[in-house]
Amino acid sequence: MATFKSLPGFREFYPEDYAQRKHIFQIWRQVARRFAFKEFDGPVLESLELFTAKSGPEIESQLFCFEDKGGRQVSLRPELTPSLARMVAARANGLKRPIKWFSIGDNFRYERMQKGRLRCFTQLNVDLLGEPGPAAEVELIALLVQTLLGFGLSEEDFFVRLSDRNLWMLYLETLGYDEEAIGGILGVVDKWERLPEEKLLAQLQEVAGERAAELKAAVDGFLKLDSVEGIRSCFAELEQDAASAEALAARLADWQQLLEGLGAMGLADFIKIDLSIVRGLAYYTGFVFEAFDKKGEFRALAGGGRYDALVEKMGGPDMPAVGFGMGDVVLGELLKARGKMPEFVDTVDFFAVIGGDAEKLAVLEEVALLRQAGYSVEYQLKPQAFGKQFKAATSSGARFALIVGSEELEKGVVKLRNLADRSEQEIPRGQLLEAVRGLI
RNA sequence: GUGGUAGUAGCUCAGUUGGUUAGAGCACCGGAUUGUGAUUCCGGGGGUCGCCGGUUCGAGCCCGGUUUAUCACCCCA
Repeated sequence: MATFKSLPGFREFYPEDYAQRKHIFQIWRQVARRFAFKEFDGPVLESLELFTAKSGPEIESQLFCFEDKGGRQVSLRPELTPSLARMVAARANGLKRPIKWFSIGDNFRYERMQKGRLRCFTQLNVDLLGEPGPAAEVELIALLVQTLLGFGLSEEDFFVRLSDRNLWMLYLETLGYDEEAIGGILGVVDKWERLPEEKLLAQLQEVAGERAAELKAAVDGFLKLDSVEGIRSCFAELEQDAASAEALAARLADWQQLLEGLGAMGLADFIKIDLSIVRGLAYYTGFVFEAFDKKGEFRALAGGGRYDALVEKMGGPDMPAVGFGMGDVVLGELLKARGKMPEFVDTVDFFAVIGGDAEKLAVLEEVALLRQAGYSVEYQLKPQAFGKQFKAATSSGARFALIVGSEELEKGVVKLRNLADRSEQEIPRGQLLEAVRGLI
């Protein structure tokens, strides 16, 4: 039957689906604007190097990339951040700081589909650039939480896991690992709960050699920490030189400031310190965070963190930055599962009920006037019995029916019926617009 | 890229040990109905039973392959 199908992982939006899509976008925009972020967008198609430069050549297998007719290697964007970094870098000197931008756009990843993951999805991206301190994280995490609250979700439904790559660096440095080893260890930490113990040990052995077992115990202990005090006392048991003790004190002050800020906004209960979040291969440099549904049925709702080095890496000036992304797919699934996706009914203001061919022209005249004045008006395109037309009027959700049959035509009036309370009044033709103005 | 599960109408599904022309509900369209919305009644359109092959007198049903969807692994920016 259907010879042509949509491509795997690409959705079609029938009107009822599109209404839900619009709802999501609307809340996203609303909340972003409440936090005074400005909307922008980048190109959907970029040069392939933009993405391989940021994430390495391996990601090419996950990209929708091809050679264009001019022989350029190009790719549909898998994420917005590189474009953003370039745009900011290009005008860095002229932009007011902090730079607070958000974007809603389609992204493309050539991956095998599964629950919550498609090949084309829409993501809200929110980024705050130019602020090195945790005040930036406070704004972004607050915005993330308020967005989910804006959909009617509550503390029962979701929470935010908060972690810190800096803290990991400090910890592992104090244990005596160098930068390269730390990268490897964080890669393993990312899989900590998914891999069986033997495999964890085997992978740790690759970076830590014979210290693997000791390292594993240390990481296990570190992962259990869930308070600033706990972190402080964990470090207190280690031997630290003066420089790293100072760095730790500064970092704990950042934590304090971040948590106090969120607390002051009444959001403390949404935040859970969870150092298992390190966010894989990412370019993140400091605090990282992810939002999850509380029942653990879905993959992450949103994720983000600080990426202080990226803008410079993309050819810009030194530019601290924090950002997060929230996809429409998992969010939509969660909203439906929790009964927070409203049923949308497109309604019209008026439905014209037309007696016959003679009346039709008179009706079209009134319909045109109403539409020009901004009202939405529908009518049956083909002649039909009155009963049918009233049924159609009801199911259209119209508030009023405009009735013109032979009687009305003869008297030069339009009968206006309130479909809710079934009251009717006759309006002289030509006065309809004035009569209607007070009603809707 | 690897594996599990599934595929019958627009949707949800039934379909007996393999047996004549594949059904129901919902939805849609038309009529009863050119002067009033509910309910109802009557009728209609719709299907390559995912596709290809095999077994059989005979396949929606059994077997093989393939494809699509879905879930999980890998990955997750």
